[in-house]
Amino acid sequence: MNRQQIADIFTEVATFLELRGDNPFRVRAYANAARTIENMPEDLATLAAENRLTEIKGIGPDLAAKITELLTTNQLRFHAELKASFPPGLLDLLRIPGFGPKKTKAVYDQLQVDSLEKLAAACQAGRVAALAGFGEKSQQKILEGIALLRQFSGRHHYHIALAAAQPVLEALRSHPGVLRCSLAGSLRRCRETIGDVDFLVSAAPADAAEIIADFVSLAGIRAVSAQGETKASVVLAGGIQADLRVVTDPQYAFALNYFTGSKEHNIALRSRALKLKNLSLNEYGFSPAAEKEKSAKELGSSIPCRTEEELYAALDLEYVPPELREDLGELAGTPLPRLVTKENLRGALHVHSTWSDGIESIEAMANAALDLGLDYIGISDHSKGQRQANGLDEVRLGQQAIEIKKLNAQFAKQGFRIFFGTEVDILPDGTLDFDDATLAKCDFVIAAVHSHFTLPADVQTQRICRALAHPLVTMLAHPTGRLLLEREGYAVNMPAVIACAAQHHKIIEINAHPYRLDMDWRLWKHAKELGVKCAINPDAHSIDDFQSLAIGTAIARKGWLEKKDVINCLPVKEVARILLQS
DNA sequence: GCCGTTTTCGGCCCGACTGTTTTCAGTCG
Repeated sequence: MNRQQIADIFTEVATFLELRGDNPFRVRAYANAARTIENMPEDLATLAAENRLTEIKGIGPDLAAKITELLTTNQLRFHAELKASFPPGLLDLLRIPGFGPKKTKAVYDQLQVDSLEKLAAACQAGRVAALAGFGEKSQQKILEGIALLRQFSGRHHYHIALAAAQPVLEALRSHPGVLRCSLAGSLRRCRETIGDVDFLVSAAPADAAEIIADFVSLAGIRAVSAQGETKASVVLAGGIQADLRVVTDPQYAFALNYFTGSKEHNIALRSRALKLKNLSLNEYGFSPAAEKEKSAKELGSSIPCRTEEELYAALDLEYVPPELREDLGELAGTPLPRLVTKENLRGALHVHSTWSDGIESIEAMANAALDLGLDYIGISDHSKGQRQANGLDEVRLGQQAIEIKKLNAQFAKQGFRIFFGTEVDILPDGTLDFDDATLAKCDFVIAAVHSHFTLPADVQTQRICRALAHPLVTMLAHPTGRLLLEREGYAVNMPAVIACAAQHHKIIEINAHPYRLDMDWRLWKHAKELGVKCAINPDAHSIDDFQSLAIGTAIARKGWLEKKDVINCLPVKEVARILLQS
């Protein structure tokens, strides 16, 4: 049983305990343990064998024993008992917005409702409104929530949420009453998927109502779910939930920090404020812990901070970029990385052309890259196995080499270079779609899985690792296949692939293409720790695809990556040296 | 269920909004 499976079981235990009305701190202990296990780079089985599980923060004797039970028997009796005590469809009810464990328990106990279908039916029959604590309005909201759930999966890709948020942010910014405004929440933290979009605005209290009224009536707003004096929630077109908070300008830095999260980062920060300075921290400011009733909201912050930088400084901390705010070591006191930016990128090393399935010529792609300020691209069209993508055989690859040579002579005066590469198929047994003599003619070789996605994870891992061990392979493309929300990826043991890349000094690609964003940022943090270099690549099939490099750097920052960790942040001469020697 | 430079028990982050209520519980972030 791997770490993800163990984490999933602990998460379910936390949910069941919550449904049962158990001690909330016990619930949190399981939820925190799940998160910790999910994110730790060390091998659980090794730690268990050495009796060192309790050295992990948040794992005590009880949870250590439960981890050991899971590792040795592949199941957890406690979990099985809990699970057996609830019907299988009950957890679905928790996905309804505004519908939590207490309400779930109420409809289950009093109406025997244990699925979304039964809940919808009960609402339509008016039986939910009749329950104590429920009413007509909540019944209606439940029905709307179920409808929304059915229509949208609940989370959205980073680039889609960003596209939906930007016009709203512009509208807020142009409002005369708005002093400062920003994105917040998971979108500001650059997570690959976004639950809802958060906006924060500072304004004079007298202007708040008008700003909120204008926000909820913006074009493209599909529904208003809540509207108060300082806060409103709406559903944007496309079904994305969005929240706006309005605060005064002195509160802005505190509110921005608070609403950016993550929840775990906030808890850690508040604990630190209490422990270190005896100060209570909320979205309005710091206040002495003893004077809780006279909060920062009424008195103002006991330490005024105009910016988040000042807020962190007040807690003797270096500024933590939003991308790192996950309570994964960013408050440990060690110097934080200087995160990679889009401006750091010097080239792109995964570019297709009309030679295979791209829609532009090599020359057009090179010109587009040059216009963006890049110094080089690497052409990597598909190999012969990709027939549907018009993959190149050995003969056409040779012809392409001649064209690239000609183009390089032409581009040399602009200081631009085209590297000649291939995106060679990894065959089912882990061998490659070209022989060594052919591969040796390329400047660089990207290996990629494009078939047999359904192999068992250990077989898939062996297949990829065999390809990575090939001396002529430079880089692994889209390491987990396709995507998070579509679930079109392939099962693979990524820690093992990362370890393999570290052993053979191979590069792993962060595929920046919005629809092919590949890898969990936690794994990038792990890769960085092992010294594995990455390439932020657009997997460009058209000129527009270069725009997606910004998304790639967002994911890289999320994984704590710096310039030195990203191969295509290097100047062309150094990249040439690295590619040509391998 | 975990944790400890107030350490083996008694804490565990904090506030807004909603819908149901005559003062609050539930949910969310």
